[in-house]
Amino acid sequence: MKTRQQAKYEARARIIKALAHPARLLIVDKLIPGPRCVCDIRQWVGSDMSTVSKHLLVLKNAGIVQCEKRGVQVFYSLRCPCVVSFFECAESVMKTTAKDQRRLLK
Amino acid sequence: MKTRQQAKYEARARIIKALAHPARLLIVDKLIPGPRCVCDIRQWVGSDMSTVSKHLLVLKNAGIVQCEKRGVQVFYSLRCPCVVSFFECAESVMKTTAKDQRRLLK
DNA sequence: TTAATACATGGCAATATTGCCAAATAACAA
DNA sequence: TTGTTATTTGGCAATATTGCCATGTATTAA
Repeated sequence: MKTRQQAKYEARARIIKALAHPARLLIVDKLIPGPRCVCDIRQWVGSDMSTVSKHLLVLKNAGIVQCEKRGVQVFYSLRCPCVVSFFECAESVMKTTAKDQRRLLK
Repeated sequence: MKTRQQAKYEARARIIKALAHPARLLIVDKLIPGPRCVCDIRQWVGSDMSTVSKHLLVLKNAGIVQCEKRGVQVFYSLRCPCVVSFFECAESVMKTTAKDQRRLLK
């Protein structure tokens, strides 16, 4: 049996795990200005179409992006603008690490 | 050869990946009020001591926590308070998903 | 209808993560 | 010294993730 607490952290982890890949971070970052078709996204990532498609599925299953079919194309867009905060925090962690390393060298 | 862009997203992904586990999210969340020893953290997580220790190493390598030895014990603490924003965004994504699902039922 | 384009999916091998046990280490007490 | 407690590390099997190839599907054009 699972506690309420465990379920809470597992739900959060599912979402964060969906973001825990360089290609998916790139996709999310570049989707901030607005919706884009898979063919554009494929160019950004530079991998096989099937690989990109699976990354997009991971993001969609986590609720981070949504998609809409327009003719032959499928357009993906962000569902929560707050993902930007992930980037900001990651940068903050990296800066702190860099600062501490400089201090160690002195 | 790796582009600047790729390196940027890989660095971010390393940090986010370190958070992408329910046990590590629990640890981070509970460390917000202040430093705690590994024996306390072990109680929270409820796993084997060695498992907890490895989770802490993952967080430390990512620069998310730091540790300090006090006698026999080791105290871990958060290095960047901004990790709270991860939780807030994850909640936001979950709320949006729940809202959309309710709309689909109508 | 056939062909072409844009995506998605199934399968699979390579790789990474996870969590336990057992053993090692460090600090302090007796 | 020996013992005890707190934590880390090595090893390893189970599991999950990743990315390519081949194939399937949907839409539109000819």
